Amino acid sequence: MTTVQSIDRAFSVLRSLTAGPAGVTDIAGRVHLPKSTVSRLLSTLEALGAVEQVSAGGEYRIGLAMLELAAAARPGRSLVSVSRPQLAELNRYTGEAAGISIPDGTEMLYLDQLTPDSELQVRDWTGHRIPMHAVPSGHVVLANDRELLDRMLTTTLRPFTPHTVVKPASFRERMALVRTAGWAWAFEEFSLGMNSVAAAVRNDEGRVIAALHVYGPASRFPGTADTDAIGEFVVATARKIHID
Amino acid sequence: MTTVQSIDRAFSVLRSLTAGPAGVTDIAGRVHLPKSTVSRLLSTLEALGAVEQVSAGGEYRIGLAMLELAAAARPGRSLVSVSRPQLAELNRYTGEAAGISIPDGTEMLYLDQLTPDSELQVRDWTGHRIPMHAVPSGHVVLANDRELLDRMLTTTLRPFTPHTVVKPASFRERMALVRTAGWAWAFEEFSLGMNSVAAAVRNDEGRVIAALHVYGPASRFPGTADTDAIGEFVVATARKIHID
DNA sequence: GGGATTGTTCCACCACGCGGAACGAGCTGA
DNA sequence: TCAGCTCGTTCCGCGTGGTGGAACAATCCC
Repeated sequence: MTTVQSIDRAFSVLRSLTAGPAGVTDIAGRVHLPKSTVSRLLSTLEALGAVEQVSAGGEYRIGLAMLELAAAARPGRSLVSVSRPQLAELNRYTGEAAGISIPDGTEMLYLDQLTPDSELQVRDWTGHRIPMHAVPSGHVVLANDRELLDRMLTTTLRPFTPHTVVKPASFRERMALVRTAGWAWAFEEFSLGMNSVAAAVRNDEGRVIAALHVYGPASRFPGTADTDAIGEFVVATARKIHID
Repeated sequence: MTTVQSIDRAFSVLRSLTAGPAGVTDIAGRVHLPKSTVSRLLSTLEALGAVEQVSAGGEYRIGLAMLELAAAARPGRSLVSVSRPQLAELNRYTGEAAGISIPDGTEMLYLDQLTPDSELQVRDWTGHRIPMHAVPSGHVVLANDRELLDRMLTTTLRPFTPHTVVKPASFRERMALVRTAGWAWAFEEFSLGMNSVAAAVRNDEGRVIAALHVYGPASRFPGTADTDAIGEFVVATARKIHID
């Protein structure tokens, strides 16, 4: 399995641009390549529409051609469109942001998010990956995939906050609880000041293919509300999504 | 401005996959390259997550890494998330599908679509490009960009249906009407059996950066409804979107 | 079971990408 | 205003890395 160097490098450049627009020299530094090489790669990517210059001779950013390509990704786009009514339902019921994510390796890839109008906004994680052990969306996947859980626990789990569960024994107990409940709550385990709850989305064969989640500032979510009831509601909502 | 051959080819392969999953030989035929070359390109793209094999030794499709990259595209993602409430508003008012698109060259790139639950669904154009002259979204852009309109009219406009307006003189008259009204209706001009209305989304400086549109089957949309009133509503809704 | 698919690997050739250096445009501060 | 930065792009000779025909192995289907 041999790979093509220049394509590899081109994607390094593209990935470096997800952090925000940047100039040639800046990018060259980030990806550890000579700036002449980066300039050539960027020219090529620009001709393809994969990147665009914000102003002539200026910074580069991700281009619109990527949207066209991404629209063809599965189960990405199809899940996003069919799950939107359910995200809205979660918005109405909880008053907080709701999102959908899919497992990819040992991470969750966040596909879409619906945020109700509110003064105190939470950030949009769309397009980002987060390790499964740190978020409830990941928990509902791991709880239903023994093999993946075992593989994950052979590595050292990185703590994101003091509340992240990283001890293998505790983590297994946690997953057992999630398996019976169907939903997973996490209180400031990934990010301080943020609480979240998730449930699994299954396909017709019963396999977990995605996760629905709701999250909000710890200051008001879940507040005095019944966490079990919210959990059950997310489970019921996730069950309404049918795909493939 | 010299470009890198292999990157060029890699994107040809990726674009060919937007039509749907395909095997190595199939792709090689579409992009006119030896299958050994295509196989190598695909291996590289797979290692990067840009494509994935649906089953070992089987067909390839666009991978999830593209979603990550696309999420960083601007104004793509930001427009999608801020415009969603307005798409929902158009859904409620008209009962039909609503979408948002942005100008790119002489085409409109469709970014997002919200479709109300209904038996008779219209297709989702998200991720596709359509020439400006054929769709009302494009008309509201052209009506506000004299230079682009002139450039567009130096080329021969392709008719998509018998109703597509392609004669330069008629097209200019049309644009003048759109400019004064603020909205554009098109009756089966792009696709037979489909009617559509659009209005421009402007940034703080007054430049047109996107278009909102509503469309539905000609059999029921707009039906006996007041087309002027619908047009005004789309204009008013588009005005609620603020960006950059 | 055999003929025709498929995708992957091999390998010798040489085109093509590489990257250091030179160039020119654009800022900044003296 | 001009020197002295730093920016992005272009040049060009070197040599590596990509190429693609052919051989291979696995799978499919009359």
